[in-house]
Amino acid sequence: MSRKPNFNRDELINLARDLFWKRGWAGTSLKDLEAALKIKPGSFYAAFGSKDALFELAMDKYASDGAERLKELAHRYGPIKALQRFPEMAVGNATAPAKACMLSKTLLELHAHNHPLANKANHLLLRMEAQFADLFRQAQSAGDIDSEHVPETLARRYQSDLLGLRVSAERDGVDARAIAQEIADSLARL
Amino acid sequence: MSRKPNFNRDELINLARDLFWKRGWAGTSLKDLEAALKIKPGSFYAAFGSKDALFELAMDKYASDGAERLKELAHRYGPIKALQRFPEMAVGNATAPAKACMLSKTLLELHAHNHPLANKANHLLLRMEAQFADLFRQAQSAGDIDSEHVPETLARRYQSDLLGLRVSAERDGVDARAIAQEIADSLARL
DNA sequence: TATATACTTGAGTGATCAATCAAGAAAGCC
DNA sequence: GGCTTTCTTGATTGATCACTCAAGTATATA
Repeated sequence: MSRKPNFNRDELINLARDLFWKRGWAGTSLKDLEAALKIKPGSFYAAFGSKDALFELAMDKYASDGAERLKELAHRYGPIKALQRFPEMAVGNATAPAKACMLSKTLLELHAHNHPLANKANHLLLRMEAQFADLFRQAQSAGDIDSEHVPETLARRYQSDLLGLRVSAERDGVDARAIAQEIADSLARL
Repeated sequence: MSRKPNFNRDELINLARDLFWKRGWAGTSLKDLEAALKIKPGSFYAAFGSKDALFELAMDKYASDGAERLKELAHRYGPIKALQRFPEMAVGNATAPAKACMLSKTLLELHAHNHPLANKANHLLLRMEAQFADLFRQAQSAGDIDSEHVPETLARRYQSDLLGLRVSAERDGVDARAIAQEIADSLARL
């Protein structure tokens, strides 16, 4: 009995992530979503419950994709090289919906309203930072970074530089690749 | 003849800047503005024309205040020390409406919509960067920074680091002062 | 004091917001 | 084919959005 939905839920989440990432929370209306996902309001609410619920799914997808990319880099090139390549990768993808980090955009937009999605963004940024710290720790074990440095401190600074890079990449007339290169170079001097 | 308005225009612009800075463009409604500025819609539109026009005045005020603070620092401590103190100053003010930069918040929120205010933010960020470059140039003349560096390149990286710092400062559980200190320290090593 | 000239007020404009729901269509199982 | 169950549709909801405007009020000049 019953009937299958005629859409792929994961594909819709990806489409929503792209829209939310590019236009932000308030900047994306349900009309925009209906048009992009090719879905009517009734189906939308049956499938996702609310705009906020879909936004949360989209952020989760965004974060886990990023973590996966970094893990692949580390597996292929090792921890220090992964950390050096990651900034350029974040900024170099011309097909990405936006240059800036979706988590930071969400945080900046919704933090003042104490919106739950801002807390969520905060939490996901912390998880990213922990992943960076792990790689810095591994780089120390491998002898690529002086052992006197504190991995968590390096990760905090790296995260901050990365967020700045990605804001800069959103600007017109700024050579973000050059900044990414500088960040990579400074890691080599640790 | 006639009658004077019973409000101080500059004060209202400052109040609007605080609100817009904290809550962003879409996050600040006319009702919010009317409540904060204690002004009724009729007077509001007579005085400022539109929400966007007031936002532009608020951004101009934000940018010129920032430029003024940096100029004072440079006058008091000299160019290199000013650049070193500025990050801590940007992040240390506990009474500021927000930690993140209003220009970057505006850029991130409105860039995807090709909103004129995003271009304005972009333009003001460029002006800030030019001011940074001037100070780097002066620091070179004073012998505080190696002359082989290109001031515009230093300014670009400094701006990026500053933007990252101020996004980080908006996060919960991140010691932004420590990052600001690291940025200052790295300038001493140029 | 009279008049002209603003400024202030607040109800009201149409548009758009996120979200709802009743009715109709399609698919699986007997 | 008949029945049950779920999905799809789209008009509609009340709230809120930025903004307008006619009526009332205060002030400076004559």
